[in-house]
This record gives sequence, structure tokens and C-alpha cells, in this order.
Amino acid sequence: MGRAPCCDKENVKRGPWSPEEDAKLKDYIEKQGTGGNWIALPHKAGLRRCGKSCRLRWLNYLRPNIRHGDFTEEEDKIIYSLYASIGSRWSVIAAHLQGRTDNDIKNYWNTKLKKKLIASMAPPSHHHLATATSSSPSPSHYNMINSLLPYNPSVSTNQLLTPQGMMMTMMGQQQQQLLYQEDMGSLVNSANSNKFIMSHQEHSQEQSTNNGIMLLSDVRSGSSTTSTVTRVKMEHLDHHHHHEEDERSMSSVVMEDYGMEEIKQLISSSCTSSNNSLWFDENKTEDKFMLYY
DNA sequence: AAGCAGGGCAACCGCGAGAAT
DNA sequence: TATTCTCGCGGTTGCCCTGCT
Repeated sequence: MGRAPCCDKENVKRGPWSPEEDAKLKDYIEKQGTGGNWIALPHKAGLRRCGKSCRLRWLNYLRPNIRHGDFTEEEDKIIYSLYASIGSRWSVIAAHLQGRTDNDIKNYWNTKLKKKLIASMAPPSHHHLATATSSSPSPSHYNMINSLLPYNPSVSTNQLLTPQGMMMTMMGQQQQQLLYQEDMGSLVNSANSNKFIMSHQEHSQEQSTNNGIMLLSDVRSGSSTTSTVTRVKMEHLDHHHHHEEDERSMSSVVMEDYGMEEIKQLISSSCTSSNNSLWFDENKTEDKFMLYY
């Protein structure tokens, strides 16, 4: 049995609100309050609108102290930071920004901030692992990441962001498979570079730890702890002889199309330090990862 | 000046959670 | 306890505006 409609869609007005409707709604709520019942409110207020529409209009435009447009850099940082920590929970983010609505922040993110982030994050747009001589991300790239880092008690930001460090995010299943089959394979097989050792662990419960291992997970559900994970451990074959090469090499996989989840992971991913171990969750097939190394 | 494309944003849709019955 | 209903949320749509050709 389906859900009963919240209002009679045949008899409610839709589309943009007129100044008269705004005035009616504002006047009614200021005098009577919402009464805790949005469904009944439009009838009482003399509006031919769906209750949900009234609620949206009030919350996003009519209630006092709403601010629109002109996000400050400080607000940008807060949004980045919270997005990295909690993802697209716009209402929670909005709660941290006085006078901003979740809808405004969502729109601002989708139309501007995300692009800003991608522009900053995106080195040359190749789908291939770069060659050993490919360019490293620009300093601004790392600066951006610095400002985006999610809370991660186990890893310092310096460790994450040095050009010799690593950054990880998620890519789609296809790319992930591609990475397994081709990119990782080529890396594993690459002779005089770093050695990648990949192993599977069933039902691992290990998470981000102080020794630099990190498990990428859905920050909202935090549900990846019992998932099957694949461990990718990178070891230097010869710590004494590869420093120069390490500095030159910057292998990257860059996606041209970033979805919401990718962006979130892009921000929320962090990385490793001393032993260069990475974890990612195989079961999250929608997830995508990108590896700078 | 007209047509087109892309971006921005207001509003809608559908779902999950929780309250009420 | 099961069912129904409302609220609140995030994702998506579609209109309008602006800039480009």
C-alpha cells in the first residue's frame, strides 16, 4: 500500500511563490506560529499550497535572519571541513553557518565549491598512471587539501600532504577494476620502482590506526569496519637508492567526472605515513578511489 | 539581434525516521 | 505491536538569466 499524498495535488498551486503568498504565509506564521502541523497550515493561512511547500518557503526564504549569497572564505572553509567530516548532510552544515539554509549551501556547493575543489584538485586530466616524470600537484593543490582535511587523529597533515605523501579517494567500480587490472598490475610489475604488495583479508576489522593504515569508509554510516578490504602495501625495495626516484615519481589516476561521493571521498580521504600502507573497502562498489603517490 | 548553451537557483519529489494512534 | 501520518532531509528537476556565437 502506497503512502497517502500529503496534499491534494490537483488543487494546490505549484511553482514560484508570489509576493502575496509570501506575505500571507509570513503574516500567518508570525501571528499564529506553525502550530506544529505544516499540512494543515496552508488551509488555515488561506493558501492553496502544499504544506511541504509552505514549510520549504518559510525555512528557506521567509523566516527571519536568512542570508543569501556572498559566502565568505570562512564559510567556505567551514563547509569544506564539515563536508569532509560528515558528507552531504546539508542541514547539519547549515546549523554551523548562521543564517544559511541547507538548500543554499547545497546549491552553493553544487554550483561553485565543488568546481572550485575539482579545479584545484585536478592535475592533468589523464586516466592513466602518469609516468615517472609526470608533474606533481602544485603547491596550491596541497594547500587546498590542507584546508579540506577531515578529522583524522592518527595522521598529521604534514604527513598527508607532502609531495612524497599519498592521497587517496574513491573511484567507480569500473575504474577500480581498471586500476586493479591495469594500473596496479603495471605498478606491481614495474621493475625498479616501488613494489606494491596486494593481499586480501576477509572480514577485516582493522581501521585507521596510528601506524598509518587507513580504511576508507562511508563517513555517514561508518559501516566499513566489517567489510572485506584489500590491503595495498607499498614498500620501497631499497630505501637507500630510491629517494631521488621517489621525488620524481608521481603516479596519478585522475577522473574526469567527479560525482558527489567521489568529491566527498576526495576530501575525506586521508592517507598514510611511515609504512605507506593503504586500505580500501572492496565491498563499496560505488566508491571510487584515486591514488597519488 | 536572434538563437543557443551553460550556470545558478528555487522548488519539487520521494524516502527514512519517528511520533501518533 | 502494527499501521498511519507528518516532518525533515538530500537529490533532482526545470525555469530563468547571462554570456557567447
